[in-house]
Amino acid sequence: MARAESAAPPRRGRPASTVLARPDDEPTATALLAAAVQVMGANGYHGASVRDIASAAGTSPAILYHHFDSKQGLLVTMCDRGLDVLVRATEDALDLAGDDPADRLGAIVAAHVRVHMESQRESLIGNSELRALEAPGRALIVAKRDAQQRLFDRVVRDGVRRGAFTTEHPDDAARFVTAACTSIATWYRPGGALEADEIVARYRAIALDAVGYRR
Amino acid sequence: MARAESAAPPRRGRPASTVLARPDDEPTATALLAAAVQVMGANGYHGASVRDIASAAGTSPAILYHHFDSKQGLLVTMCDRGLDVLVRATEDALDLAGDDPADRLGAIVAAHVRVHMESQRESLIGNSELRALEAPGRALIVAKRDAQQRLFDRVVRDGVRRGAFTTEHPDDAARFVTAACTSIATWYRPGGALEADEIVARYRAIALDAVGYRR
DNA sequence: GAGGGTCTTGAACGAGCGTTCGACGTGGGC
DNA sequence: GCCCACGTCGAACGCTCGTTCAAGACCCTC
Repeated sequence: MARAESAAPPRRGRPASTVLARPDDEPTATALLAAAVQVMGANGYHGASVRDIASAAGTSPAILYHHFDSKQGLLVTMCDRGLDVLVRATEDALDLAGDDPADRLGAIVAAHVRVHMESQRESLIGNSELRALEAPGRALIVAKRDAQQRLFDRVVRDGVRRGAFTTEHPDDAARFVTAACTSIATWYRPGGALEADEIVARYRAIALDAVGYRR
Repeated sequence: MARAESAAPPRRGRPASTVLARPDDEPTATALLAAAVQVMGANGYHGASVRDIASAAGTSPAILYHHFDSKQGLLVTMCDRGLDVLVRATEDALDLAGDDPADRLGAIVAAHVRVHMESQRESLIGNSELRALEAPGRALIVAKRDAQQRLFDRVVRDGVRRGAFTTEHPDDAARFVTAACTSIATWYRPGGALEADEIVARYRAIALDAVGYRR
């Protein structure tokens, strides 16, 4: 077998970046994760073949089974790590926010929106491929997603209790907001008409309106 | 081949209902559409095999190609008709609504929410299987979806222009609202804690808050 | 009763699927 | 210098995929 370049390993220099990678991952596992994000994000779990993913990672299909249990195991790893990133970002934003309810909601909305813009494909997979998850892994992922929703529920309820938000349905309003912010991943394109910061600012303002915050 | 019952044709009595069916469709085409809604709604386009769909419809796989061009053609038909139902319901609601901006937005939100609750699987497919659509049909579907979004844009802009809504970003708020209402299809279960009417009422109220309507 | 169009069928096609396996190259420990 | 463990590979496994096809069942028309 002859390749175009002689010395360099073929996978070097490939674009293999994803927020899902962790420092102690082996390079090939990282490349597979990044490739799976690309291919599954574009075609969905069932629409992405192991050969597609391996090819995008610059390796052979067989290597996937050295680093993961199966294609399903790869999906679970992706969803699990993706939700960790999201929950972590939201919790960090809440820790840094002050005591004002509007500031707190604004902070977690901004964090949620930013993750869904910056890790667009990872977010898409985490939201639309839940149905492709099989029994053991599924419960884990659903639990983490519920935890993220409960963060929002708590902040909105707290704001209502303290009189800052006037919505009559705190939990529904919280779900309303998270769903709207999550959907950004379906349409956002870097370099579009609006700067990312501007989108964050607008969604923060609309979210505050949605919970009945009076400016 | 022997079947359990002797006289009745096997497909009679099967649950084959979908809002996508039209009066002049042949019964088998209707059954295939209903089955495709069930199977694709549960597993996605790539996760639903032609054999699965045919089996759910009580027919053979080959029959699909007598009533549709291909599996892809079936998907296009489903998405096309599903969006027709949605746009039609929204336009009808607007026609029946009065002149008051809050009434108008409330009416289209209620219609949008109701369609996504009552035709849950059809809506899920229309929203999450856009990426499985291939070139010729895709543009048609995207155009219809954009038309639905523009209905909301217009109502919100109109309300802002007339001073009823105070949001500073009408188009973003409109997209915020449609995304939140669309997502109902992902979690709503008939017979859940909330009555459908109650969900509609709450989402209408939150949507009005989101565009800055002052009660 | 014969003829023809429509609807339906089981069987088969080649292609691609997820997964497994045995062999190969390589680099650090003895 | 030997060796083993590890990451990697091409090739192949059995299976399912979307699709086609020739033939049968049905029903309306003459």
